[in-house]
Amino acid sequence: MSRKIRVRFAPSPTGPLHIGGVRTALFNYLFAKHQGGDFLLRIEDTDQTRYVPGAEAYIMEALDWCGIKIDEGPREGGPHAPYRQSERKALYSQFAQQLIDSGHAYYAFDTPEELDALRTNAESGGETFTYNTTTRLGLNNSLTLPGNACEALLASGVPHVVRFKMPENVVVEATDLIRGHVQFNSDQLDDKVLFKSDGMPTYHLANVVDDHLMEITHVIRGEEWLPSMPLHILLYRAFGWEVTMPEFSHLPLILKPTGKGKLSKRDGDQLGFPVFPLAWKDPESGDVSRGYREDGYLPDGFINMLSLLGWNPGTEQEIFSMEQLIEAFSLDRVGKSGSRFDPEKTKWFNHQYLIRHTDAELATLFVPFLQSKGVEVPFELVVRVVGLVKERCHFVNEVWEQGFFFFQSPASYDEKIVSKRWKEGVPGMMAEIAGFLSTLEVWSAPQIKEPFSQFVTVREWNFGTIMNSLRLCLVGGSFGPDIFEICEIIGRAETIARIEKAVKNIPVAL
RNA sequence: GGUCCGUUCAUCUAAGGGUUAGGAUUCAAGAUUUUCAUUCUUGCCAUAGGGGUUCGAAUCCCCUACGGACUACCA
Repeated sequence: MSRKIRVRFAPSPTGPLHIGGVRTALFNYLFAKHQGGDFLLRIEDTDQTRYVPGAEAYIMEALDWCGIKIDEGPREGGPHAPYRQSERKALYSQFAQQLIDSGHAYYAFDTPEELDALRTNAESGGETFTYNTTTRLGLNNSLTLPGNACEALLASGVPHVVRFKMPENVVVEATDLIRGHVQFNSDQLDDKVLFKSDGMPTYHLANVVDDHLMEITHVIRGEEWLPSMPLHILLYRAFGWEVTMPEFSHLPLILKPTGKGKLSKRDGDQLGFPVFPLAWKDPESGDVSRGYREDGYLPDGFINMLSLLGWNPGTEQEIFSMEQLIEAFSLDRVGKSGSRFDPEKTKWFNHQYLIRHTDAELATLFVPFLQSKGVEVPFELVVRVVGLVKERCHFVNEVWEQGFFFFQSPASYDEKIVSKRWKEGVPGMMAEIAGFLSTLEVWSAPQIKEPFSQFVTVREWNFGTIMNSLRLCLVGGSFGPDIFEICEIIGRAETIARIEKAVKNIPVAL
């Protein structure tokens, strides 16, 4: 009997998704789609103190931008709605009760202050306090309270939590689809809180209950969850759900490009690359963090780059569309070790995608940049310019740097190039060329180039000097595509005007 | 501190006991582009260390070192 593959991406709406989270979502998505399964989005907002307005919308918009399609979620709905844990609140207490009734959990009345005191006390003695088999009998809970004291406390509404009663000396063995066989001894685990005094479940309870209810078959999450896998397995057993328990896979972490540790929000700001898919404005501080989308990255290139962080197809192919990724993906080709994030390779990927996109697609993306510069030109012109300069760009917005001169006359001239090219006699030659250009009958790149070459050859001028000087006049420096293409596009009048302007304004280099 | 996970060029990684340890990015050099970028060619660069097992180890085992995660009424 094989169940339909169902996976979930379950972020907490405490802020923007960072690229590690996007990758987790992506791997879940690829895994599910490879097998024709479902990808669900579940919002884990059981901690109302950490709720950040806008985070949930951000998560959905980010997945949309990446091309990760959600089958069931808070926005999409589905047979297991609601998909927001805060809206499922009423569900969880009965499951906590079930565990208490079966002896797998108990009430605890210790206050946070008491526990803090125990912890700091233990620390000062060089030890660590844990709420577990050995300490719980000395603490304030339903296991130690005499007679019906517990009932009395509950009836009086004293704040309390529900804790999991971790069994003694049980070896929990499991197979992680990425890491293979792993095992833990329950003696190392503590009596985790399952249900908080505010009436909300903790992650541990909610995630197990929801994964079960939502018929999740595979849990694919970050490596930081590996230590809590035994607890989750024990919970499935306590509920009697072990038969349909999902398979677990723990993805390796994404590390900082330099130094140590996992990638965090700060790294992007300091090292000069985005760590978020979309720009994010912190509602508290107002600080804005840059995003891949706003920095001019293409979503498919971004996804391609992420897909190869920790996974490889086993072939030498490295350019993949989403469809190809779905086709090629499998968990057993996911590595075990953390991957250091390389912003340089991200740029390279973006360039690969830039040159693969059609000129019209790129032009559409570039138009907003143009408008921000106050440039309004026919779309056809934008398409043509993009086609000419995209090879030399890594990002869409670089089209401006590489081709602004198609839209406006250069405002200044590169001093280095001036001193190298604008020597004695050059302005005179340029003036002659301007005059010559005005006599041409047809104005198109090839039909300028031909007579132009003759004109220069006859005069025995140095071709390199002429071309580079002309380039300086037209673009203001030493860059850009073919000079005759530029002439054709900006037009005869503009070409001549720019030459005359340069002759008039650039002082001759000594 | 404890538990768990990990370790191949600078970076992402391939090689499921037998290869000159392969590819990609970065970097460097050359070619091409009468500029720049692209592109092409070439080059530099790795099995953390030590023990085993084996005819043979990057690959299996152990130890050490290093790195990381977790250790909340956060997820």
